[in-house]
Amino acid sequence: MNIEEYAEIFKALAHPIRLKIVCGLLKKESCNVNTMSEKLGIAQPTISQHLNILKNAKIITGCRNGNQVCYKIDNPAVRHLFQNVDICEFCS
Amino acid sequence: MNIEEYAEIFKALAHPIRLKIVCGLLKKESCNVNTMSEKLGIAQPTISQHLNILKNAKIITGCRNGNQVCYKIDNPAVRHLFQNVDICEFCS
DNA sequence: TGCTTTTATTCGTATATTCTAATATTTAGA
DNA sequence: TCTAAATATTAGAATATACGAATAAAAGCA
Repeated sequence: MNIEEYAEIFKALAHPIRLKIVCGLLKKESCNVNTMSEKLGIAQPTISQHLNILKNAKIITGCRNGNQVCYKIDNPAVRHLFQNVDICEFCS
Repeated sequence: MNIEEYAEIFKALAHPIRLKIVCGLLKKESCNVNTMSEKLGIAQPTISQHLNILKNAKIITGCRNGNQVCYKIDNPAVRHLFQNVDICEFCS
């Protein structure tokens, strides 16, 4: 991990919707698109677009489960980064 | 600190130059503009612009010392965030 | 096959960011 | 006051990002 790669990660995290997705996944371990869309009250295509950004930043990975796709955090550096952050207070 | 405020912090950190500045300040405690400019090999106005972004994000503060202005990290959340990150490896 | 659900992609437009170059401001000292 | 050093600000062009609407693709099931 060099500094440019870290900057890319921060860029991916630099949006309230994406931060909510990441915080949710840090807490819940995995989630499908529709559930995120409903829980966050944000249109599904918008969620998919943000998921794609997080995927390109190598923060999350998704795996298809029949009809739906489950996403999870798949990045040790990101877990490490949030290790000492109070996620409960964080996700309001 | 709510999620929007955290997103603002990540946005400010989402640039290699600003990340280098922040990492440097985490290690050195404080630094003036010209020194940063020389050490990073980046034009002074560019450094000032990025310092301004970090200042607006309430990550750093500067205090004038005669001719020059010394900047330092002035944000507990940011220190906390980088607490477990290996800064030495980080700043290469 | 047709229909439904779930997810992904595309297209425009609006907005924001970044970079370079030029210039302004502030302070110290001769 | 004049000059130099350090820092800040501005403007404009290029690029990137965000958002909503429409649509496409993938999978399950009757």
